[in-house]
Amino acid sequence: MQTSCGDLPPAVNDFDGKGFDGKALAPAVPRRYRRGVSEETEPYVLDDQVGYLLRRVTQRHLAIFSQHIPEITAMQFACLVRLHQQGPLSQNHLGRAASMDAATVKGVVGRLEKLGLVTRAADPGDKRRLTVTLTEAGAALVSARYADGLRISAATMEPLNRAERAHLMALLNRLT
Amino acid sequence: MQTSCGDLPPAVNDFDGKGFDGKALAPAVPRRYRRGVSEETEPYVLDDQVGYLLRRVTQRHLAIFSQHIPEITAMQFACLVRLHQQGPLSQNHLGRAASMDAATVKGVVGRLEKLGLVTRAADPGDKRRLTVTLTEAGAALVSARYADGLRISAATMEPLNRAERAHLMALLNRLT
DNA sequence: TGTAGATTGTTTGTATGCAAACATCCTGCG
DNA sequence: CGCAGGATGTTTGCATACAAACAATCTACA
Repeated sequence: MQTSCGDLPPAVNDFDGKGFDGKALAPAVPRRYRRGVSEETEPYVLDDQVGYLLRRVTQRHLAIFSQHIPEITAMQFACLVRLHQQGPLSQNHLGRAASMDAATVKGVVGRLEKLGLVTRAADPGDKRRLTVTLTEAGAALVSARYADGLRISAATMEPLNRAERAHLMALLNRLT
Repeated sequence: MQTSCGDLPPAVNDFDGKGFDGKALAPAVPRRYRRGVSEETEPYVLDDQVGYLLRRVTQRHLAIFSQHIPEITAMQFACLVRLHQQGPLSQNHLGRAASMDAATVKGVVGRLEKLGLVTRAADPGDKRRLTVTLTEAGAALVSARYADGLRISAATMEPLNRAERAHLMALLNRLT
């Protein structure tokens, strides 16, 4: 069996302050060893950047989601949940409630409609609006899947204990 | 000026255990008040689910990113960083190093090539491989933007103090 | 009453993301 | 040596995301 990195180019795990092209990078020497130096710069370690970590955790989460709820996506589930708990909403309001912009929500709602889980109807009072309503099938699906939704969150945070999960949620909340 | 929610449908912020369609939802009574009850179920509150929070924090992060580095995307920057620090990589290895699958990395590298930040060349030793190499422009761009990269991470976590940031990173790391 | 400015929804264009099916190539093992 | 199984890259199809530009509509205010 071929190892997954059989013959990678001369690996440069030794972060020595220079890129492969010889250009100087930020010094890898930790701050505590550089007291008194004026032009300190942290090294840029990709794996230590929030954005990169967020992406990776999200990837894992979405994989878990589709294992538990294969019929629809996480975005679609979020829309169904909002409609189930708040009642019919205009397309735009639904989008705001589920944190997606107008262009995105149009696509999501369109697919939900195609699946027979929601309907779109013109608002009689406001000709601009499209009211999105959950169908019986849609309501049944959300109701039946709430438990799975909770299991998905639990599975995503499985490596953490109860206190750590609460802590993580609190911290993420403040970054919203 | 019209308020943003001028005439929303009869808002249901009172989470009372029933959806708008009358179907029973999970009870909203906290666990601690239900000691001894066998069939306990937590309510499903979308805003309390990791996935939803991750998505929202990511949205905010990407907005911050494009404010600081408008020329390229976060994905593209991640690729440039890997190439700068690890040297030329095959397209697949680059993808793995930056956490994206083969189909995705093809598109990202293609766009980086179109921007003149990277080149793709056939590997002489292995006819399957395409070696991706940073151009001078690419190397110059990463070098010049490392500081912005750090600022982006700092800005994203701005609401947290030093200890909280470290804690968040540690927790996210364990969910990878 | 009228209209400037906001809101709603659509469309277009660009950029991820990932599954699945392929064609091609490489390597270890019998 | 030869081949099975793994690795590499491509393509297609579907589903987010979001900026920007529009057309239609609504509303507050002059």
